[in-house]
Amino acid sequence: MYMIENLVHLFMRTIILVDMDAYFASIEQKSNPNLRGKPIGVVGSAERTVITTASYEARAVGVRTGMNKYEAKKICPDLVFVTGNNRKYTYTCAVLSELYGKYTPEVEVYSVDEAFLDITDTGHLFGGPLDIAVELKREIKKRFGINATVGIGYNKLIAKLATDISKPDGLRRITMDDVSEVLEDLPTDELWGIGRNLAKRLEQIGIKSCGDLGRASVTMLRSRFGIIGERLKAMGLGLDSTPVCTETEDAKSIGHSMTLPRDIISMEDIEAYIIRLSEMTGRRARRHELLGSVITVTVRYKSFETFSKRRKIRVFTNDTHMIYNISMEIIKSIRLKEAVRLLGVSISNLRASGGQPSLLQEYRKRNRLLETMDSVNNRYGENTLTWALARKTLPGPPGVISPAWRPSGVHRTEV
DNA sequence: TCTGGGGTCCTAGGACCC
DNA sequence: TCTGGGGTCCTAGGACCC
Repeated sequence: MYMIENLVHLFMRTIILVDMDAYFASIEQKSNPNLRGKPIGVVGSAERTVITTASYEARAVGVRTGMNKYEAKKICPDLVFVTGNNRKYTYTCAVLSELYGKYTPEVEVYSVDEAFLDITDTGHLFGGPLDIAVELKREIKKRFGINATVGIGYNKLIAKLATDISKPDGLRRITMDDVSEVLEDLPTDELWGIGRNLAKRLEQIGIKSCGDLGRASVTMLRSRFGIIGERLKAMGLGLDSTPVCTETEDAKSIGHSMTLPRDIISMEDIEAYIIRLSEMTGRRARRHELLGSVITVTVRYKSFETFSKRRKIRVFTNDTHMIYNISMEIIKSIRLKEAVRLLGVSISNLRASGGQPSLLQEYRKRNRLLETMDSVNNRYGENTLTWALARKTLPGPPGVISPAWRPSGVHRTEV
C-alpha cells in the first residue's frame, strides 16, 4: 500500500512551471519606455556577439536567439540592439524566487527566467493550481511589469510542455485526461529533452509525432538509442519522474570560454588568453572552495570546427598557475591547423577543498599570492589585479550572462 | 567583416590489470 | 606459444538544455 502511494505521488504530482516571456528583452523594455513596442535584441558587449533574447516585436519578423547582429539586422532593419545588464536580471530573479516561496517550499530555480514549483502538498491552501497560476501572473505583472507564461502539469515534462505551447503570456494546464490528445500530433522535438538531432533520427525510423513515439516498441528504441530508449518511450507517453530539486546540486565542472575579438594564431596571443581564462576559472573555484583534477581546453577554429582536449592530473587543484600550466601543455600538444576564434578552460572531477590550502610547501607561497589577488579583486572589482601576460587581452567588459545563470551556487558567474 | 557562454549526461574505444 | 573475458580508468566527442 505504501509503495502504491509512493508511485501515485511520483506520477501524479502537481507541478507549475513559471517562465518569463522574452525575459531580458522584457526587462529592458520595462525600464526604458523608449524601447516599448519596438523590436529589440539583447546582446553581449563583445564585438562578436549574438542575440541573447529578442523581444516579441522582433520575433514576429523572425529574429531568433543565437542570431548574429548582421543576420538579425538584415531580417529586421529597425532592430534596436541593447547591451544586456546582468544586475537587473539577477536581481529580478532573486525577488521572484521569494515570491514562489510563498506557495511552496519545493521550488527549483531552473534558470534565471524559469522555475518549477511542486505544489502537490500545498496547492489546496491557495485554492488550487489554476488560482495560483493566475495569482503568480498577476503579481509578476504588477511588480515587474513583465509577462510570464505558467504551465501546469502532473510532472515536470508536462508542465514544461504546457508552458512551451502557450507562450507568450499564457496559462495552460495539461491533465492526464487530455495529455494524449496534446501529444498525438505534436512533433517530437517540442518535448523537453528531444533536440533537432534526436528528432531527425526518430523521423528516419518513421517516428514524427509524440503519439508515434508513445506507440513505438521499447525494445526497438533501446536497440537504436541505448539507455535513453526507455526514457524516449516514456516521454512519448507523457511520463516523467524527475523530482523538483530544491537544493542546488553540486557542480560537476567549472569553466570559462570566450570568443576572441579577432582570430589568433600565435602562441603568445593564445597564452595571454589561456592565462586569463585559467584565472577566471581558478578564481571561481576558489570562491566556491572546489578543487578539480581534470583540466579541459576547448578550441574553436576560424572555420567553427570545435574540439576539446582534457588531461587528468594526479592532484586536485584550483590554483591558477597549475590550471594555466596544464592548459598550456595541452595547447602545445595540439598541432593547430588554422586560426583560433574561441578558447575555453575548465576544471572537472570536482571535490570540496574545505577551505584548506594546499599543504605542500612549494604551493604555500603561491596560495598566499592567490589569496591576496582574490581579496583585492573582491574589493576593487574583477581584474584590478591580474597577471602581466593577461593584460594584453584586456579590457573586456563581461558579456551578458546566459539564461542558464542561477542565483546561487557555482553556476553563478561574475555579475 | 556571419555564427555566445554556461553547463549536464552519455557513449565508445583503448590501455591496463587480473 | 596461445588463449579469454571482465572491470576500471582515461580521453574524445556528441547531444541536449537555457
